Amino acid sequence: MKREKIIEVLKSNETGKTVLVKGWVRTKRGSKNINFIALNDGSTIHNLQIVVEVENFNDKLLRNITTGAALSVSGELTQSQGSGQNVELRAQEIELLGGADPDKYPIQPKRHTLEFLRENAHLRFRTNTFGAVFRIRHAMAFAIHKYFNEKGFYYMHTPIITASDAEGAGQMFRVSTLDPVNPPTTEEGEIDYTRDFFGKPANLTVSGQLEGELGAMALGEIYTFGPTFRAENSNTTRHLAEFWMIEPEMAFYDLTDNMDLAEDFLKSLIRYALDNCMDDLQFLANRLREEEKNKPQDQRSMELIEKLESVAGSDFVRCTYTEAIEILKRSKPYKKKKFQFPVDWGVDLQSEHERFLVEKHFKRPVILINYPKEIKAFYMKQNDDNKTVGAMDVLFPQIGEIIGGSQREEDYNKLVTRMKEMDIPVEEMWWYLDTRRFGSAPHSGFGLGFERFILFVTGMGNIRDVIPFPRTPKNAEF
RNA sequence: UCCCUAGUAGCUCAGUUGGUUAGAGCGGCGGACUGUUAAUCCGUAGGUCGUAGGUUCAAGUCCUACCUGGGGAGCCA
Repeated sequence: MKREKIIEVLKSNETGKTVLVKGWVRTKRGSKNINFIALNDGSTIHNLQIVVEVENFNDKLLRNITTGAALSVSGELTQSQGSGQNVELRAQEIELLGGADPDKYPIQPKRHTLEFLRENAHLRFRTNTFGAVFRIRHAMAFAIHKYFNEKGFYYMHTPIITASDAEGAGQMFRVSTLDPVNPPTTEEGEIDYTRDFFGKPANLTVSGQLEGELGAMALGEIYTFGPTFRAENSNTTRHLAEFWMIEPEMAFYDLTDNMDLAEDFLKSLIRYALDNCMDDLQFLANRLREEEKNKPQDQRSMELIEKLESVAGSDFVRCTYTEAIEILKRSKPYKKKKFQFPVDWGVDLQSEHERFLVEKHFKRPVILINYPKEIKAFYMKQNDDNKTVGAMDVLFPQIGEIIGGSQREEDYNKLVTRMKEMDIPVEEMWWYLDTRRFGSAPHSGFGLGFERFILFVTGMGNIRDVIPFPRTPKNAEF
């Protein structure tokens, strides 16, 4: 007999037919004559109720059916007599595939804290919450490829090991095969990287953008979707040392085209989640509601599904950096000196400012554009005012910056001048600059932090709970 | 990296101004129960109080350092 997935069995109303399912026991309960097993196989958040007539099975088997055990069960699908489900499986044969010692198995049929489950990340997939999160994570990854494929973008694999630290986007992880205790040294006593694997210092990538631009300047529209590494000592609910990033890069797009794409992209993904992950979203929404019960009214966040609907349906605010500074200066918290950090044209916005704009002032996602060039990267398009660059940051409630992007500077001379001003090694970047020497054209792109986006969609509060095995300072377990 | 906070049973927590033998709920185990929904009821086992020092007649409780978790900030996606 062919095994059926529980999601299909639950959908089916063919009572009377014999089915075979396999999965893991969530709970077992019952009385002397009858037992009920909640079986889950990961195909859906819902469990299949297995009805066991105790007299038909031997004691030892039933004793070993404990929370966490893997079972193969065949039986007749019947209308449920209980009220929690429509159909249930009357067990005819049960095979214990693998037991789970109840004294040692850490996942109990009770509520666990996320912190505890994080320490048991290898088993947390077996909980409702993490099952839902990782099914949604998959759906979003799939929807990203689907979206770009339908728009004619090409998926480009940019390198994970790079030998240029030109972007200066924070600390990098060194990749080396040199003996860490006795590395070869030069006559000056410095480490001799010419004898390292790549013949020069190499690192894990902090962004695929620069290589992505090379692809876009031939293929037209590309995107990357891969792991990214930052060796920053950041201990927050929004940072990982290893995370996934989506970076589309488009030839012939100006900043407005770039914003249009970013907004449509985010809304489409959220729409996809609402259309395809409702069971899991519903569960997470309920969970969130329970959690927020104890919080005072004004600290509660918007109901999850309502929030997703609202973002998918509303137009994002578009606002220049200069306008944002003016709004902040006119704001109540500014006048009452509630902001911890100064607000002045030229300084970078702090999260308290971004949060005010998104959550209090506009109450919608905001795209901020045209930042002062001093606080943005060298490759951004220099505007005619000579003061700002064509940058865009998409700010989401609770999450903050979810997308950072820009139109890229396509003028060779302007770009080289800016690189020199910012001490970017021009010679090493010859390959990047070649796109501006040969057939240069306006182009744009942005980066979306995948886990930050998953935080938003699932309503989870900590980025470590939306990636299977989080890497953070002092933690690379599993 | 900085600030705040926590670490007591498998889990979630209580433990009074320092004072006998460290408690509860859940989970586990044993039993009861004719269909349960985090089942219910009765019983039972389970602890180097994060680690190392120190103060004291006496430390889970006070002090110091370190480790780990959580929250916030910076940096950023």
